[in-house]
Amino acid sequence: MDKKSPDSKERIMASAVKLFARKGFASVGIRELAEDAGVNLAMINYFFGSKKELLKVILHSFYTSYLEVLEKALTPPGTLDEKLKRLIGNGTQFIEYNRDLVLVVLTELPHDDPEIIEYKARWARQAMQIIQKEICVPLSNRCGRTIAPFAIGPLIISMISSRFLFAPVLEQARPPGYGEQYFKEYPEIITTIFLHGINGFIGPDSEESHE
Amino acid sequence: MDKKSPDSKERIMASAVKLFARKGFASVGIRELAEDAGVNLAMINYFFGSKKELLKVILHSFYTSYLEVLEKALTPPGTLDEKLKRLIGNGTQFIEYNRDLVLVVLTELPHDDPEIIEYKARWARQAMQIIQKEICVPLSNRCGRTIAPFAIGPLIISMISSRFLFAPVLEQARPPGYGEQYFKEYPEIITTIFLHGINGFIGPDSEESHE
DNA sequence: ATTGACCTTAAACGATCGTTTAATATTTTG
DNA sequence: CAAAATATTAAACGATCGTTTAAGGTCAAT
Repeated sequence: MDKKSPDSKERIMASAVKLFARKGFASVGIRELAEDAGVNLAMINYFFGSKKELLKVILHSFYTSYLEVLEKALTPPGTLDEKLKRLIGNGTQFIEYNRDLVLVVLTELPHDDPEIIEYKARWARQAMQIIQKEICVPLSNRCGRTIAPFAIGPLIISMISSRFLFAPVLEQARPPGYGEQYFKEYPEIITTIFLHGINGFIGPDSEESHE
Repeated sequence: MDKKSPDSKERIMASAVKLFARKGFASVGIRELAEDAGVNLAMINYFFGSKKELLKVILHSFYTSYLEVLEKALTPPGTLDEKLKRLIGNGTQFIEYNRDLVLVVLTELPHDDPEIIEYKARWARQAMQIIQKEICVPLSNRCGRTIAPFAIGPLIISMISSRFLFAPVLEQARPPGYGEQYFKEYPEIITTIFLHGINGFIGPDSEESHE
């Protein structure tokens, strides 16, 4: 109905994600951000209230999307292996598509703002809940060993996002063109490693699930 | 009062690592840093020239140490499994001991300063060289499949440092006391997963005997 | 044409940023 | 001891930071 803002708000979001990923939240000034988005610098506080609130909106858009990926990969029926395969596959795809967004969320993690930390902790609790139910419990039932979601969760997201975490340096480090093909098969590599690795706990092959 | 303090430089370093890890390089002002270290703010530029040079010194101390860990774990004789086990074990230990240092190096990665990027790329090339020779080549000889060091390298360091990357959030997210014991067995978990996972490429087993 | 609810702009605010300077204190050296 | 070298201090520099303000602009519905 109302057509309202001529996408200024979205351009600010897009520029913020791009610049925060490249330079870090604290290093990007509001003037640089406004210029990149092609808006007046006052528009940022007009739409988002403050620079910090803008970051929270960005975090929110990532967390809701990533929780969705988690649920869609893990809650449908299937064996544990199938679920994990879906998780790594969909997760890799999601992270590849939202590369800058992931960089912002990961690298801006340790900031000490209690508001931001609590915001992220709330998301982590939800994610851990799903992982606990869909991965840790089935794993425990089969190999008799309990592994906390606080171990599996960070491990998975670290594995599938590692190539982007180091991308700015690696692209500079490797000879031009070299390593491109390996980059493409990276999802398959970590899928193989993680599934075979998990089966190291399970022991023999996994059976069907009754979920 | 009249006590001289020749360790001012080291106190600045220690405070910088601590604060950069918690708040990020750009978020820590030199006044806050000087106060934490108990020195005059001019001392920072006096000893290090600039704030950026201070960061480079910190990066340097990490990189040289980490390269040492890589070499000591991979170059002594042994099977691939033994080398990988040493790498993950020693790497985890090193990262645990230099927790803040790791956080600075990892989270300050994507910054766009070409000087910093080139500095990190130079280190990455050395690390990739060792990994290529000691891991990728033996792996290729056995399973007939080539995996680039640019895939294995980031994967390993991501795995062993993942629990520290998310630590500030996870500690806030989980119930008090819960998950402590799992945190302790984390190195063993990722060792199991990675070794079994790698063997997924090798196939049935590794034919090379002990030593 | 006027209202009212959005959107946009230029200008300015005080605070903080990294850095430099000039003077003083302390230790080391000859 | 005097001189040279090194450490430390307080003060100020210009630049940039995030935010606010007040005025004007756009446009659909009255």
